[in-house]
Amino acid sequence: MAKQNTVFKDAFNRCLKLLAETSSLPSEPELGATLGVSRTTIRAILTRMEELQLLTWDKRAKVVLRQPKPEDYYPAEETDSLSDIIERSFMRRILAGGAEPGMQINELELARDIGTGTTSVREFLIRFSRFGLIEKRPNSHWILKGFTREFALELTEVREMFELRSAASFAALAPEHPAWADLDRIEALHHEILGDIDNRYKEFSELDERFHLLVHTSSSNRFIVDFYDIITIVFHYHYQWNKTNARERNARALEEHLDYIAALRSRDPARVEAACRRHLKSARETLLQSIQ
Amino acid sequence: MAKQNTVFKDAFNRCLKLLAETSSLPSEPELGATLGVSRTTIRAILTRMEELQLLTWDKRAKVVLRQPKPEDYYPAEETDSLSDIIERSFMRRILAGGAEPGMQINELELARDIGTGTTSVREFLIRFSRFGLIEKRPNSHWILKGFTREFALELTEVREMFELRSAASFAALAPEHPAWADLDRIEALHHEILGDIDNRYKEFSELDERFHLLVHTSSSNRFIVDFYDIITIVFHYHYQWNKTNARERNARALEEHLDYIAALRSRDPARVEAACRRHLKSARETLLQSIQ
DNA sequence: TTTTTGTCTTTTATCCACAATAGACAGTTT
DNA sequence: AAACTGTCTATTGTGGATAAAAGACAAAAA
Repeated sequence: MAKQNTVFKDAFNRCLKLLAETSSLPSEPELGATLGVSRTTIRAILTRMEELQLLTWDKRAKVVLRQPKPEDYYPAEETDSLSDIIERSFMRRILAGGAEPGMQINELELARDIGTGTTSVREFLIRFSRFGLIEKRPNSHWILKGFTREFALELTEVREMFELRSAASFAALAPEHPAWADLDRIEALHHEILGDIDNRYKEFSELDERFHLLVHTSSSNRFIVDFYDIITIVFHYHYQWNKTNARERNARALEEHLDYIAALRSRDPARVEAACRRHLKSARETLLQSIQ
Repeated sequence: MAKQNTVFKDAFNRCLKLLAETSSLPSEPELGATLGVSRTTIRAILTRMEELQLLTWDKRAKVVLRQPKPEDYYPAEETDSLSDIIERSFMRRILAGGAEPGMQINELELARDIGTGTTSVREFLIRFSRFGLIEKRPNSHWILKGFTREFALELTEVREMFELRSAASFAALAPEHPAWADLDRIEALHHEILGDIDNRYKEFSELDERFHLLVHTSSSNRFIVDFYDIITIVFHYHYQWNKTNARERNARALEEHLDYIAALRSRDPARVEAACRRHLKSARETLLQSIQ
C-alpha cells in the first residue's frame, strides 16, 4: 500500500465523537477546520458514515440517524501514523533492549522488524539524528551513540543555559502578555495535582513539559524552542522506562515548580535565577541517577 | 539510474593523483584506507585504470604504465554527491532568487527543477529543517521561514552563548592538550594571510570556520559542536552571496581573531570574555548589515 | 456577496526495485 | 602468522509508481 489512511481513520474517530453530541453536522469546510484535515478527507468520512447508516447526507443536509457504537470506531492501533510507530519501536529498542553504545543500526533490518519500507525508517533516522543519539556513516550504517552519562550531561548543560536565559526573558515580559495567563493555568494545575498527589502523580510528566515549554517559548528564539524537543523526547521515554520513586520525585518537582513560578512572578532576576538553578539541578540529578 | 557512482568517480580522481607520484600502488586495503572507500570501489578503480592502460594489475603487482592525462579524470561536476547538488540548488533558490518568507516549498517541483527524484529532495529537506529556515506542514508542503533579520538575531544569540562558554573551556584546557597546537597553526595562518591580504583575503572564510570550530569543539558538547554546522552553512553561502567590502571586513576580522587568540593564551577568563564578545559583536553586525 | 458543494488536479507518503557501495569469509601469498 | 586477494552477500542511495490527502476552481445555494 502506498500510503496508510491513518489521517482518515483518526479524523473519522474524532468526528464520531462530534457526532455523538449533535443531531446534525456543520458544513464540510467547517468540519475540516475543526478536525484539521482537508475537505477530501471530510468527504471520505461522510461517505463512510453514510455507509454505516450513521447519517443521511445530501449536500448541506447531514442528519444524524443514530449514536455511534464502539464498533463504529477504527481500532486505536490503526490511527497511529507510521512515523509514530517507527519512533516507538526504535525507542523501545534503544532504551529497553540492551543497546550498547557503538552498536550499528541497520535500516533494512529495522524496517523488516517494524514491518515497513526502508524509506520511512530512513527518514525517521534522519529526523532523529538531530537528537545526537545516532550518527551516520555515509554509504554505510548508522552508529548508536547511546543514552549515556555523557549524553545526559551534554544535554543538561545546554538545557540549563537555555532555560536560565528563557526564564530571565519570561520575567521581563509585559504584564499583559498572554504567557502570564498560561502560567496561571499551569500553576493552578500544580495545586490540583499536589492536592491529590497519590492518585494524580502520573500527570506530572505532561505538566512538566507544558511548563518548561512555556518558559522556553518566551525566549522567542527558534533554536531554543526547538531544542526543547530533545528534552521532551528524552524525558518522555525516560519516564516510561524509569518509574522508581515516581511519586516522591514528582511531588518534589511540583514544589520546585511552584517556587520557580513564584520567582517568575516576582520579576526579580536574582530570585528567578536562583529558583531556576535549584530546579534544574535536581532535574539533572534525577536524570543522571536513572542512567546507572 | 539507481545510485550515482560519484563515490567511485571522486575516489578515482584522487587515486590518479596518488598514481602521479609513484611507480606502483599499495595493496587494496591500504588504498581503501587512504581514499576512504571500500575494497569494492578500489577494485573498480583499478579495473578502470587497467582499461585506460594507466597500469597493469595482477594481484599484488600494480605497475604504473604512464602518467595520468587531464582527460583521464572524471569531470568535476560528476563527482559531486547528489545531496551536495541539491543543497547548492536549494540555497541558490532561497538566498539569491526572490524567495519571500512564507513561501511554499514544493518537493515535486524542486525535484523536477534539479532533475532528480523526490526521495532525495525530501531527505534533503528533512536534514535541512534543523537549520530553522524551513518548516513542514504534515501531509502538505514546507514553508520557507526565510533568511530574515529575526533568523540572524536568533542564530547569533545562541552562537554567542555557546561560543562564550566554549572559549572559557578552551582557556581552561591543559597546556598539553592538542588544541593548543592547532591554535598555533591557525594563528600562523592568520599572520600569513594578513601579510598578503590583498591577494589572500578570500581564504579568510575557510580559516574563520576552522578557528571557530576549534573553539566550539573544546566545549566537548555535541549539541554545541553540532550547532556550529548551522553557523557554517549560513556564513558559507552568505559569503558567496555578499562580497561588498570583503577585503576590509576580513582584515578586521583577522585582527580580532588574533586578539581573541592572544586572550585564550593568556588564560585570563575576563580577557577571553572581552575579546570573544568584541569579535562576536562585529560578526553579528556584519551579518545583519548584509541582510538589508 | 459569501459560503458551500462537486469535480478535478497536484502533491505527499510510502513501497518497491536496482545499481553502487560496503563488508564478510575463505583461500592464497608473503 | 599476518596481510592480501577472489568471490560472494547485504545494505545503502535513488528513481519511479501509486494510494491518500491536500487543494484549486467553477457552479450552486444561501
